[in-house]
Amino acid sequence: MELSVKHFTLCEVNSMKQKENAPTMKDVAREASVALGTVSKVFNNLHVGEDYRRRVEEAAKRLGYQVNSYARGLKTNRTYSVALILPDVTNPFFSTLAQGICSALSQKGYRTILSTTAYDPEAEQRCIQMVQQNKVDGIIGLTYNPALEVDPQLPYVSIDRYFSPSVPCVSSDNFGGGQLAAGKLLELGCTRPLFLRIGSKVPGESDKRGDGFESACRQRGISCTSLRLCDEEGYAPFQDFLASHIEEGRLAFDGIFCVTDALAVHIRAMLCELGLRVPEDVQLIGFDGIRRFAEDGFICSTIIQPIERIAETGVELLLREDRSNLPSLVCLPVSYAPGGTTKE
Amino acid sequence: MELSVKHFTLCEVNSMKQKENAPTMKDVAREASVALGTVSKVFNNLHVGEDYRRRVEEAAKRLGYQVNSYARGLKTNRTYSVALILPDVTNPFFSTLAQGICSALSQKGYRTILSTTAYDPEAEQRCIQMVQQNKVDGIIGLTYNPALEVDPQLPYVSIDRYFSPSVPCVSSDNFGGGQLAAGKLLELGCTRPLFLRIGSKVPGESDKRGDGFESACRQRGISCTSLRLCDEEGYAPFQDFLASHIEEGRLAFDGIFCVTDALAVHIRAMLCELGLRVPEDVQLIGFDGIRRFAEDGFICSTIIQPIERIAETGVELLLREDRSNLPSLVCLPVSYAPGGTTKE
DNA sequence: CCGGCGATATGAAACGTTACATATGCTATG
DNA sequence: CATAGCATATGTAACGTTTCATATCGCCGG
Repeated sequence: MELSVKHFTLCEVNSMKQKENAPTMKDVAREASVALGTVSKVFNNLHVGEDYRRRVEEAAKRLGYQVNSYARGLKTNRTYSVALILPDVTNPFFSTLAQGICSALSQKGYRTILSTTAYDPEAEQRCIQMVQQNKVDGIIGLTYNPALEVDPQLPYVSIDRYFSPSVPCVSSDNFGGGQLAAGKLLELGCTRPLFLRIGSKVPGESDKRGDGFESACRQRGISCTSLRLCDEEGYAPFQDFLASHIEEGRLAFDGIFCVTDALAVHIRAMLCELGLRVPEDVQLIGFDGIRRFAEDGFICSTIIQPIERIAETGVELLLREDRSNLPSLVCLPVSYAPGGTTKE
Repeated sequence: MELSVKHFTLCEVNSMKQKENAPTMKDVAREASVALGTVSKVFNNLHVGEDYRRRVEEAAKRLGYQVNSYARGLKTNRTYSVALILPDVTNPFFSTLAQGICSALSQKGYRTILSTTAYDPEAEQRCIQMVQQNKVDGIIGLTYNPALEVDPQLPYVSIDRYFSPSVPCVSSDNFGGGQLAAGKLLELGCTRPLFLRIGSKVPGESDKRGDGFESACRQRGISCTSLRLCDEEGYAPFQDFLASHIEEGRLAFDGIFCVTDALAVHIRAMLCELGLRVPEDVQLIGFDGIRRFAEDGFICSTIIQPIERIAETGVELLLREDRSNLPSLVCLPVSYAPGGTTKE
């Protein structure tokens, strides 16, 4: 009886796909003339006599044996897989996050089950349902549904969205980032600041960027204008707003803080069309600082979110052994990076 | 004995995380006064008397029962999960692909296990190893390692990279896209075309873009220049090349085809710095046409890859029941979209 | 009224592991 | 030398499903 599973490189043609079952521990045990339990120990790195271990390892290699995670998971109730629930990996912020989380998890020996929800609260619930059936060891979610039902025994870490003290949330310091942007702009000589926002209808952590900005302006006795739009409205209102605030070729604002870099780039283009120079006439700061953006030639002065650290922190929190004293909110520090749309 | 598992919304504080085991089919069977096998049938939509079905369903709801995918997977050898192996989800092309594949899979009831390899051939092999242990039902891979060893019984679909006739590959028509770009440029009056490429050291499908471009030029009796760089060299050589080909304020080329949109945007910026106008002095066509790019204000004339269709096709091929007559290569048609860097 | 048939429910075996209680072989001790 | 004690291997019983052979039931024809 030949149980060995041959592997082929992708380049080799293999017409003969005969259906031989994958070898099991039982097969390895027989091949190595050893008890089943011993084989198990070897693959769990438990103490086993040196000669036994060698015999088992050789037999396993000969047969091409691989542990069956499903059998193991059934028995141990640990699957070494965690669910990552995101609205949309297409968004550079989310995809950078996904990258970080996925690799942090894999480094710790965990698999990532990716689900995307398209911002749909019901899809979010369906994802939760699905991954719970799939016995994941934990969930990292960037979700919006405030009524999400989750097995309370299952570790859950929320990114960028605070739910309750018992659900750890990690985000960057959005309020602080807003303050930082205001500070920079004023420091660089701006006296008529403007905050521009576009985003989801449901309020989220990123709203605090504007709050921080306004607060910092107020604190310095400077009044600040804000225009906050929802996705549905599109960019057009910004264009109108800017156009209507030009008098004698001069914009009513000389420093603009945009809620994201993507918005900043759009605004920059609008300003350009309106005959305004950046940063001479108007200075512009965005928010995100996604590396990929910059690599793709997409640069503006910005408040950098530490996405990698958010990812790492989320994973660390999720996998922490001692789950008794988890922080309910971890706010990671942001930083300023000039990118040509400010006078440094 | 209370077996019911209560779920909580994320917003509810739940201090009492008492450790009650999740209910099993056995519990449901007992609760419904029905045999184990009957419960199984209900959850597999097999024929069961109407009253029995109702009793089981009610009992299950009462207990909050959920199928344990691991036990099921162990028994059936089908896990309804597939592995998606990508170099890096941060790249907009890959993330759009991931989005499409993930949602196509979830629509068909499959989970996506995401692994990223950072273009490392050894990491690729480790991923394969890992997902095979995890008993996925198939693999969709965008990998570079030509010596990847894979269980030949496991369905594998390669994206954008051809390995052998027995491994289905789906990609967009890169050669045709190159031809299309050449045709457009020449049609729009260009007479001195240039092809610019930067990318991985290992050759891939996307090299055919340049081949198609050159071929189409040659076919029309027009000679074409090419500069092909590797990632390691960075963008600087392009800058030097362009600068050295300006004579009396006039560039030696009047139409440039870039291997990606990202490159096109960089080149555009360089041309701008060199005092050349786009599209008046030089016309520029990129390749990819990623929607997200455009949304982020990142626009150039381009050859659009049908990423969604690539994703759908890949999933369809992977999940196809009849695996006897799989195509070895599916080339999806690309299209041209003006974006301001050409005279339409 | 009985035997047989079709339909449907039942319960045990198996899937490939882990974990635990037991067996085995040694060494050290009185 | 007998044996307690230790270390290590063994084998079996779960884990929660599916599947299949068997049991049960109701119905119809003779």
